[in-house]
Amino acid sequence: MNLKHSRQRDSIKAFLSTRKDHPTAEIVYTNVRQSFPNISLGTVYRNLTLLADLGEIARLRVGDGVDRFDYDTSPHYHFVCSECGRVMDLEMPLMEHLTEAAGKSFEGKIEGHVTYFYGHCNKCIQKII
Amino acid sequence: MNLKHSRQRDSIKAFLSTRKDHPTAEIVYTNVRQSFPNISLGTVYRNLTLLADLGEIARLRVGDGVDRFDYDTSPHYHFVCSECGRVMDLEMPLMEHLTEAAGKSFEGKIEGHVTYFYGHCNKCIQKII
DNA sequence: TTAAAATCAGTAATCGTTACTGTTTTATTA
DNA sequence: TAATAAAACAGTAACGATTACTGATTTTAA
Repeated sequence: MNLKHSRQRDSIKAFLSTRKDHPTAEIVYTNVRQSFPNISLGTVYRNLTLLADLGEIARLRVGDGVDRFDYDTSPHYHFVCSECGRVMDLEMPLMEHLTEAAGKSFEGKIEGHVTYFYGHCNKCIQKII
Repeated sequence: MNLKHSRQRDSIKAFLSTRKDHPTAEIVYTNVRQSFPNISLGTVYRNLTLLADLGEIARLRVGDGVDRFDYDTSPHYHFVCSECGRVMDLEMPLMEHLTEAAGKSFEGKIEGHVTYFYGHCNKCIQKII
């Protein structure tokens, strides 16, 4: 299966590159439709999955039942607002030692960890006040 | 809305208390059916959600699209086998400092974190060899 | 024992995602 | 440039986990 070029895939990737808010497939879909009015949701899903498998984008799961996608594939942590569901990047160093620490007391091979933080984002705190 | 006693709910909780492997709703369903052959899957879901909301059990999400449930509500970490999907408890101390570290560089309030580890469990390693 | 409310079983609906199908694009080779 | 094979497409159907609905049954308290 050789990869062929596709304008739809380009457009999906181009859109993702403009966003830092980790959009869902649905959001990618509604936005890419501005350039490709006939694009199908299935095409969006297929290409997001393909790009993620190729390592060109990252797939994010933060427990709300919806997959999100990130143009920034460098390892970093995320924050999820419990109020509005927004997902934001965190500027903090990677905790590689976590994986080691977990391995100490475990029979089997630990290869990595998934972590996200939750709480209330700035905007939601101000709304409540 | 006052809570009323229900034998089905008792049975669900009793089953969960016997298991350390974080069963899914489907697994709870097939097992509780041995005592309640007519119990409905909806009843299982409703009661699992209710018990989780009451804090009597914990709901677990490890990114495989299926909710799991844990009778042990004390905070602890989990391991997920990438091969067979098994979810196991990890005997390691809580990393409370993670939440602090994340808060340092973030405008908003961080209240906690979700972490799980992945890799290959003992059984799957032995199968491969 | 009765009556109101919670819970139930059974089933339909929802939602995110994946799979299918016949058509269109892309890339290659002539 | 034209012909061809394979990849990708649009549109739609199917899927799996979960939730919502409905009329019947249990529970609890009076």
